[in-house]
Amino acid sequence: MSTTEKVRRPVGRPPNQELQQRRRTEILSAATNLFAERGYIESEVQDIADRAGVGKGTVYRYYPSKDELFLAASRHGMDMLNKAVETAACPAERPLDRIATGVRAYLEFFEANPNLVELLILERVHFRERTKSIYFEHFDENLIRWQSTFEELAREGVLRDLPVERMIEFVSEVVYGAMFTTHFSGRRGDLGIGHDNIVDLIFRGILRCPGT
Amino acid sequence: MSTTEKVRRPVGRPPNQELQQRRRTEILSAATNLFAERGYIESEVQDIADRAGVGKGTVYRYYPSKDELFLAASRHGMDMLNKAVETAACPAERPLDRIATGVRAYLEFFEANPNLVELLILERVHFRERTKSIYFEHFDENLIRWQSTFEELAREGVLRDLPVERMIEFVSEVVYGAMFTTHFSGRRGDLGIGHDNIVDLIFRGILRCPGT
Amino acid sequence: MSTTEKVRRPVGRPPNQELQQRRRTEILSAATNLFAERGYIESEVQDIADRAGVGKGTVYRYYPSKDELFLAASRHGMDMLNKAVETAACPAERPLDRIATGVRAYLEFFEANPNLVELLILERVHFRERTKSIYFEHFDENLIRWQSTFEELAREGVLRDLPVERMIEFVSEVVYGAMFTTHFSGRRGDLGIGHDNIVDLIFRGILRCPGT
Amino acid sequence: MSTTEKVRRPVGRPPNQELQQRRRTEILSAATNLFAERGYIESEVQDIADRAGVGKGTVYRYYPSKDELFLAASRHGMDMLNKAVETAACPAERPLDRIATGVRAYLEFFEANPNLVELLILERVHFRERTKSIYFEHFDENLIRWQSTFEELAREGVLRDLPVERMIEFVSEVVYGAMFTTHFSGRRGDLGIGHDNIVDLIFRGILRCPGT
DNA sequence: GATGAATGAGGATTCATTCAT
DNA sequence: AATGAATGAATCCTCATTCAT
Repeated sequence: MSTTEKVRRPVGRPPNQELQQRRRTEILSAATNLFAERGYIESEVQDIADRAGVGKGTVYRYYPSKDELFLAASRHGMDMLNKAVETAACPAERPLDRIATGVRAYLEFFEANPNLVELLILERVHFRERTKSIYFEHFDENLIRWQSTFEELAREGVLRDLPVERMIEFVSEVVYGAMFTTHFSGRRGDLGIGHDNIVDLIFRGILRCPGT
Repeated sequence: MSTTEKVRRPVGRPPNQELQQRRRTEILSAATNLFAERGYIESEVQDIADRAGVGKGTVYRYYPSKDELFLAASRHGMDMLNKAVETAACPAERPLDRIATGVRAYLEFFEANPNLVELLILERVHFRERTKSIYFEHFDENLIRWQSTFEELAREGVLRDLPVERMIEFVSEVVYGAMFTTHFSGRRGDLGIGHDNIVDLIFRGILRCPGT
Repeated sequence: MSTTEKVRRPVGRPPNQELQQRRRTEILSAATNLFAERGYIESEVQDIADRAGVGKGTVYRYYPSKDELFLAASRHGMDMLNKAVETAACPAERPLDRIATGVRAYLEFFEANPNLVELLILERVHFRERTKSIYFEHFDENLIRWQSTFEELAREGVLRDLPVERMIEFVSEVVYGAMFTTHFSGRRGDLGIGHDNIVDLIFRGILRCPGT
Repeated sequence: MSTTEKVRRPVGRPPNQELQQRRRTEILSAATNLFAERGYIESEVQDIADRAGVGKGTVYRYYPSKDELFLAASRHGMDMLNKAVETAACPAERPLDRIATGVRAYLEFFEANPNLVELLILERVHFRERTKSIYFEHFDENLIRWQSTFEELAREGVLRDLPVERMIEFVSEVVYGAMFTTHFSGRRGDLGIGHDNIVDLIFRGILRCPGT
């Protein structure tokens, strides 16, 4: 953050940045997998170290505690989710398509990364006291972007005449619920047909349109 | 050896049935609250006993282990949910109203019993190995009832021309998601206006009907 | 013990002496068997009560604690041992035969009552602090009787010219050791030939007599 | 994933072999003493750790459970017994002297290590289910050696004309019994005169030899 | 007298974390 | 920097004993 840090000439053996980064990644990945497989309590730091191929002390060198390690894994997962959704939905599409694409990307992401569903729920259980869950932290960050999309559609008259907040909330609830039920019930979702079904139901509901 | 052996000898202190039932309920209630407040790990059996106003040994007299106590609490909660939804939705209503009423009852139930949302999630985390979660056990039991309701509506042409299973699933996902997001975000849901909003969105989706 | 007790006229419902005695015996017997089968720690008072066909509280009415119950069982066993040995060895036999008969009776007794070997050892382990073990208590009581027998034989020149105490001790060691090794190794001893072998070895040792 | 995985990474604190062995010995010794003093149940692992001057966790690092710790102590004791007897009796002596020396060594060993008598009996009580007690395991291992000694003496006509098995058994019973009675009665045995008495009685019995 | 419901003290074991090497 | 040996806090459950009925 301070610019003076860049002034220091590199003296002595420079840390092997690349190795460090790789280690950090390996530990995080091992942690994610183990936490997802066994739960927080059943996952021992020793096992994570074993999986990452490092000593237990090294894990603590990179992450100060089991808690922090878990939260880092959780945060990393949510970053990946964000990227996946943004990458899919960001390109200049028509607003309505952006919503459809976003929903699909969200569901596909969790289907491809079921581990992260587990982290999500583990975080809620073991870190409830934290003011805000990492999931909802990320959610709120993205809210504004989606708000403008929804508002645009509202102005165009594409959306029904309801508060956009309520509609965004509804979409959130659907995808959140779909993610969990799909994961918990072991169903494989709509893999293949790509969740078009859910998008359709979000858009049009379950009732036949009177005019149809 | 003696012929008296076959004679049961129940001359001692007779069990007080009524007291026993009350105790059992008190322990279950104390457990539900403490588990919901603190989580499974942080809840000590001693604390549950204290809250129930009995000795620790008594808790174990009624429930053979902490695990069983938790699962009993969980089961009890789901029984209550079922009763609440059935009571609300069962009466001879028009099928469409039954769905609306059921959804509302479901959401209101969890709003009135936030503890049970916690038990739900705790069960998933700490008893994942159980073949089926208590929630989905109960869910599947009720599925048939709802299926006939949906099929009736499908025949009448009230529902869109989609597989009823998919529509039921969609409704499940919405209420499941709404229950969690409402609970986790600390929002008070639509209390007062009674979740009419969600029912409306389930029915009609977020898009303006083309013919309107 | 005091003669005044016999003066009291029996007033009110007299306790059912016979039943009481039977119960007491049944409890003691159940205790002996269970302690022998499972050891002291693993034997629960509840199980003893069950086996005796009475309530747990009744066991405590007859014996004030698990400890006392065990010691009573132990004492009872040693009484039986004494009786068995005395009955066999007491009759006016020739002194040397009395020793032989006594040794045989001792070993046969423990072969017929292996439970008591177990109690013996359990007592040592769980009641070590007691000044004297029940076994050695009984042993010392009988010592005098045997001493006179040995001394008589010593005077007659039948025994070797060694301190009689040492010889008595030797016999004790042999039978004590034989009892344990037989019991622990699961061998059935000399059943049938009646331990004549041991008596013979006690009498003559393992070496060929020089004069033979 | 990375090729470095196959490279063991033992760059950390190297284990101090010598210290480890010392600790292991210290824990075993502390355990032996405490078990002998207090019995198995009354001995708490914490106390053993305290006596050994290590943390409780360290005890568990070296021995996976209290049970295993006890059995290790027991086994160690029996190893010492074997060594003591073998060292004393092995040297090329005349066979009869070997027996005498062996008996004396056995009894002296337990007099010098009364703790091990206690372990012996504790093992029987608390680990009865084990197929074979550690004592009899060791005993059987040595049996063959003694058998040849006895058979040699039998051929030479030194022993009486009885089955050698029976005579070995008799000697075992005597020493086993002597060990226990000496220990339990608190007598100090024949310390000083070195158990010559017992050897003499084993050899010649208590009766005066007819030819003498 | 008999019973068994209620009680709570007591202990082995695990595992996150530290820090000497 | 990396390691893993050492540590001890923390917790569920059993079962002897009491005593209300």
